[in-house]
Amino acid sequence: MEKYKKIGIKLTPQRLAILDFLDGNKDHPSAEEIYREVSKRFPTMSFATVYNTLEALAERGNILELTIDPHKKRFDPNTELHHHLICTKCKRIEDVHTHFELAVPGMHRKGFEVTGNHVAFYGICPACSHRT
Amino acid sequence: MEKYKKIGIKLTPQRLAILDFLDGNKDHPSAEEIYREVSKRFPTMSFATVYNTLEALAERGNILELTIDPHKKRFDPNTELHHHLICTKCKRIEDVHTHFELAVPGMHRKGFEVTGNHVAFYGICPACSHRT
DNA sequence: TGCTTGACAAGAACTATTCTAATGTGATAT
DNA sequence: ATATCACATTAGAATAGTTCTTGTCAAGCA
Ligand SMILES: [Mn+2]
Ligand SMILES: [Mn+2]
Ligand SMILES: [Zn+2]
Ligand SMILES: [Zn+2]
Repeated sequence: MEKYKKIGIKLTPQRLAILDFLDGNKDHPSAEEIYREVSKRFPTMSFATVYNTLEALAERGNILELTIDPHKKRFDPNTELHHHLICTKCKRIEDVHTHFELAVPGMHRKGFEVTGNHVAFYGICPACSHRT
Repeated sequence: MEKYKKIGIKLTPQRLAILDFLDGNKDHPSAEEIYREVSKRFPTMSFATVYNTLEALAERGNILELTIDPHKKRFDPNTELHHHLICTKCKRIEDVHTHFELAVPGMHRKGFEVTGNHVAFYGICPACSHRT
């Protein structure tokens, strides 16, 4: 696809498949989920390729690495500033596209140069609250 | 110490050492840091004991497990509602004791029952910004 | 054509964490 | 005091997620 050109990495079939899987994906998939899906089309796909590609994309700001699921990294192709709501049972992650006015008061800033913030909301999703 | 009685777990020398190390600790230590420090006094200390104790404490709400450092869990003996500022270079974590009024707008709530939230501020600490 | 660069696959290595099995210990019951 | 029981502790194995290493290959270029 032409729309991936500007990323600045060499586009290979494997990478296009990864990019297509990520494009518009709102599930915040893990490396394993990406691997599972993409290796359907490319059965020789290696895990290393998934990680290498994700790292290259993250470095260039095309995806975000989320540190919100305690068991693994999850990746977000939506790099707009937004926040997340995570189900503490099944780890499903939903977007929260709301802007909050957040600033660290000087007394707590400890001389840090603050570059960003992220709000993690925790809760129980409907599916998890139904099955007791 | 008597002040640990109400936690409701059997107090052993190893556990007391862990509790003493955590008590008032503002460094958000990892399991490894706790192990390193406590095993100075108890050289036969096992990693399993550290994890078992941390799990027991977390279950009872006496410490928090922080999912904010991408490489490992960090533990916080301060269970008051507060937020954190993390240096993206050295992973130093500082407390931000400020109350923010945060709510997930209904349109993004997706039927979740929201139980809590946590703000992660990212930045560069003075030490890291000095050494280029 | 031969060189250079980067991507790929496979698997080893590594790190953090959890699990297992054997042993120890302290409290309680006899 | 002794037996019993419920947990704690230990060492190490096992697991999961991620990163590293090595050999191979293909595309772009001199
Ligand atoms: Mn998102
Ligand atoms: Mn804290
Ligand atoms: Zn759920
Ligand atoms: Zn720092």
